[in-house]
Amino acid sequence: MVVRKHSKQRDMIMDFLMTRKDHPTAETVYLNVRELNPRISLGTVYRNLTLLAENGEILRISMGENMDRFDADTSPHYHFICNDCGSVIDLDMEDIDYVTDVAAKRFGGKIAGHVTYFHGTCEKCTKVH
Amino acid sequence: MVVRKHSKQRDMIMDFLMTRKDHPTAETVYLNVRELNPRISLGTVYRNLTLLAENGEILRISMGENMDRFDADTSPHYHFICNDCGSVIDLDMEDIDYVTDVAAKRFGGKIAGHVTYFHGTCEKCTKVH
DNA sequence: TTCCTTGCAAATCGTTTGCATAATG
DNA sequence: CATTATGCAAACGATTTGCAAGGAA
Repeated sequence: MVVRKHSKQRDMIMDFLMTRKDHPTAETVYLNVRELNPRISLGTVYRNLTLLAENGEILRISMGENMDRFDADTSPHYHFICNDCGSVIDLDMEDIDYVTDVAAKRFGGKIAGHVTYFHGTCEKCTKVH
Repeated sequence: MVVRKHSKQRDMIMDFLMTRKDHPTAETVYLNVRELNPRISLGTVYRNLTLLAENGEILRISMGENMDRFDADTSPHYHFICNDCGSVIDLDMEDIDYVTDVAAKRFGGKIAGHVTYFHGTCEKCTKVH
């Protein structure tokens, strides 16, 4: 545990994240929390998101090119990112953690886990032509 | 195809990448190609790596925090990154492309593919105590 | 000659950090 | 009181880009 003292800012960030299922970016968090506390700084938002992620209270989602996103839902699940609109969506799918065993078969080291995300066109975007 | 004209710089970059199986970063490519052509610039290296990747001639590997790596081996395969030494290693493993179907089962949009990489401790690092 | 590519340096951009001050335990 | 957290602004680091000059078709 890295958090030592309480902070109103951190609480607001956590509270905001729990209301969202769309994996907002640090900037989105900043813009929204600023509505409640106009004095909060972007640096504080970044510091707290990093802290919360290190404590396992939230998830930091890094997908190549785009900026990082944050998720208050820390239960194991997979994400989908839409190539068209960029939205990140939770997938309701069976666990595929066994791919770690598949990978370990002919590997000398120790595999701790895997990072997987899916991409394509989301439902909304398939309906736009 | 985006490449229109030939360039010695691009050839050198491609040639260098083909000699390496360790997925070098743009900077590593730069440092090495500079031995042959001391006038080459980092910008040119980035421009050509991006171009080659867009043309599908090489692979750009993005793994969260670390900087991008490049791979001349474009055949489908999976990567492992060592948490300790940071090296990126090709995995000799069965195809797991069917995870895309697993993900698609209860999803409204269209899944085009997935990004997966594994992490843990490589063979070398497990032997260091 | 056309126009793509290069070298150079400056610009981007998401994210991190140093510092003096405020807030917490 | 001892320390952590904040706001602000400056710093970072990987990558991109504008521009004038060089090179390929």
